[in-house]
Amino acid sequence: MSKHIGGRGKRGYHHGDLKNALMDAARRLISEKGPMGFTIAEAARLAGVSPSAPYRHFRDRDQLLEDVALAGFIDFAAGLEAARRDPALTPLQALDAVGRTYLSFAQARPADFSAMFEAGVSHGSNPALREASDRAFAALTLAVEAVAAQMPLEKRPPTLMVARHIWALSHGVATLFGRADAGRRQSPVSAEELLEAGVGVYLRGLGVIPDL
Amino acid sequence: MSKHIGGRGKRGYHHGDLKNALMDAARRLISEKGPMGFTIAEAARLAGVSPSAPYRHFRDRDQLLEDVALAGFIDFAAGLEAARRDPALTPLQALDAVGRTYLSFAQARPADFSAMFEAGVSHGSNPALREASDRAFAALTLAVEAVAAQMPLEKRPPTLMVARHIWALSHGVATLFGRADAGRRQSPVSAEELLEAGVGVYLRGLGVIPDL
DNA sequence: TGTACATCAGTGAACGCGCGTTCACTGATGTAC
DNA sequence: TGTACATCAGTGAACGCGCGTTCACTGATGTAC
Repeated sequence: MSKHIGGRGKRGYHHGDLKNALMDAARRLISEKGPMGFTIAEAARLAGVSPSAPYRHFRDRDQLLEDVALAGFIDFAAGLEAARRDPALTPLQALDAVGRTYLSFAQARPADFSAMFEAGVSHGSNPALREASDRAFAALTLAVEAVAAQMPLEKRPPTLMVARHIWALSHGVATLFGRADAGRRQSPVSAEELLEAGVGVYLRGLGVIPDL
Repeated sequence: MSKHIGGRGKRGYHHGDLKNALMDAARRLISEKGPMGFTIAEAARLAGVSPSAPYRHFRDRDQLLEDVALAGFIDFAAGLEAARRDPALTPLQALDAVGRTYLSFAQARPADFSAMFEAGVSHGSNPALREASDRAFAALTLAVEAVAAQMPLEKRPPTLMVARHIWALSHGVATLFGRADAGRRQSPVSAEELLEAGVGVYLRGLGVIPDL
């Protein structure tokens, strides 16, 4: 594990990409000590920079955290959207892919996930944050819509409700079973299998998948 | 809002119930500022006591947090268990009651919930914590088992998997839609209705509830 | 009922520490001519 | 290509602050006789 983050070997007076280096440092600290366990001073130290340098790029500590959450939501939304619109997949497969993307994001980027959902960042006051978060939910909703569109009109379930259910299930699986780092409750089946099975049962309940 | 917590008007040199007063103060601070946002010093101030007094009752700051999580899990488990075993309810109704208890706990005691699930308290290292958490999950599993027991043997689903699904769904609904305090995404239907509908669809998918 | 004493649960002063943030500064980089 | 200058992105010293924790202490309470 290298001491500094974002250093491309030598560097002079100017860092070159300090903003990203600080966000990476924050991610590292957050995933090690929790959302509230990072400090600007320590992030600066990790980036190999003086404690006042971060203030060129972030108003204050809270803004750094908010920016991590925002960057997280943007990538999250992009990932879900890409999974949803993959032309090689049937609507049902796409919905599963969206679920797997949800889980792999939580696993691969625990700090972002934590900043997004657990740090108490009020995404009400930050329009960019809300917009990115809305895009993520919209991707999931569209995936649900595509599945519902295959059903006869009179049997179609309310899309928004179904999207909320699948989102909640994905989120629950991700937070309870999907993160290796903490002393999480582990399960013999992987989070991915668990979620896929759950969504399968749920969709059968809607009549999307025929009964056995 | 009173300044002091746990004061029954006058008090002399001895507080009388400082341990609980400190835990209540911690709860208040946690629900206001997040799991990492409380300090022992401020909790002591809230309880109207000197900053060194807490050390008569807690080894350190982390132990106070852990004790809040533990007390939370104990009450949580007791609540779920009570809902499950209510003799007035059918197995299906009992399962719904368990879900509602899950949500109402998250809503009524956000600080405990946060300490239990979001504070990074490793319930692996604390046997009491793990045991209480296991009891909570066991209550949910038993509720599922009672429902499954009504089905013909060959159609019964794997209980543990079903319990995990319902737990994840409940947890997801609770964290995403169930807490009013933060700038949460709100929904036209209540969290309770959302969860009940979700569990209903899911159980129909299992064949527990007949199709429409 | 009274007295002596042990124990319990507080006090308050003190400490060292790391944090967030500010400020005047300076080295590096980019641009106009 | 060279020079002057503006701007950018760092430095480093300094500040005030509140925290966690310790320590010797003391007031209140409980118990034995």
